[in-house]
Amino acid sequence: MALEHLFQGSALNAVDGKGRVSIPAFLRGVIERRGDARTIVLAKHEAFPCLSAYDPAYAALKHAKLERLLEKEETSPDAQLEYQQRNLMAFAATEEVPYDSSGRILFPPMMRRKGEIGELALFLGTGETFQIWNPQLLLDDPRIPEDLKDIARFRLEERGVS
Amino acid sequence: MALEHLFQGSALNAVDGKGRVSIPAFLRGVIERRGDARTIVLAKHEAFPCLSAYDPAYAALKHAKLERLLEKEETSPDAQLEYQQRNLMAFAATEEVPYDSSGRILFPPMMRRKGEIGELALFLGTGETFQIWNPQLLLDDPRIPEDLKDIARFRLEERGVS
DNA sequence: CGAATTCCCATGAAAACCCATTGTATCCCG
DNA sequence: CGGGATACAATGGGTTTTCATGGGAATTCG
Repeated sequence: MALEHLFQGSALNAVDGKGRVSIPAFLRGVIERRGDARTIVLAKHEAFPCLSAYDPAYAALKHAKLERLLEKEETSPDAQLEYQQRNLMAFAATEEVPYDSSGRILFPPMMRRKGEIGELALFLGTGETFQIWNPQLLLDDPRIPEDLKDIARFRLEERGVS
Repeated sequence: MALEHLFQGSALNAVDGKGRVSIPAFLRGVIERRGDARTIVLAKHEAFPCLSAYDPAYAALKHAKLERLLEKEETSPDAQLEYQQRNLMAFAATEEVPYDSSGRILFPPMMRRKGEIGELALFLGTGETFQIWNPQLLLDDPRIPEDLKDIARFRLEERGVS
């Protein structure tokens, strides 16, 4: 799993009244270099109160990895069950949304609720994937390093939000 | 992690009104020999009041190393969390900026603030990476060897700055 | 028909691009 | 060895393009 192009950087974008958000251009660049889709996949993050996002090419890679894992292990009932569970999470519990020519998606209501995203969406590159946060939830989470919170605060200031 | 080409040397360049700075040519040479990107990655230095900078190839290497570490360790909750935190710091808390045909970047405001860079940027090669300093902060730091400060003073004099 | 959704265009700010100038180090040829 | 010509680096300025975002028209669906 050595991906050539990695998601990096941060941005704070507005969610408008219609539920539209611009995917930052630097993230779109990575998506389009990894494959030719203009689409992102959204999922609830396993550990943090935010969303995890990636491109369809990465979803395929993840699936292949799961498959290999299953074939390698002897097919004990436990391994079978775990595979089924993870596969469900990886595919049923995600939503794929295309972005338009101006780089915006229409935020799916279910995901928006799961990520508790309000009028501001904080995008954070994390290498293979990226995350979408309600900035306030990030500031409130004790597990997030202070230096990263500084960045979130800076992005908020930039927009004139206290 | 034995990189063939290393960053070395020093230079003092101006940041203009638009926030542009020339990356010294001798550093660009190393970047382009390591990979074919014309891009640098900026991060806050962990210990000093300056910025740490490197090329995307080095960032990818660092990432691969993290990944391998995770797969080796048993996936205890603690290890998982630390992995998440380090990934966030390595990718969300950094910015990737391309330099143009004349070798200049547009200094991202957030990083400029984090590094407290004013109108002068002091570049210092440090092998695998290089650093960008506000020269005054380097002179004021008691942890910096006097010989290195002499170099900074020389670069300042060269420009006619007291 | 009404509500929501998709499409299309408008705009202001910021970023990328292009061209010009200057200084300095290098080279080459007399 | 000198001196002019050359190449490249750093920097300044103006112009074009892209980005994020808002609003409205057209279209679909119940």
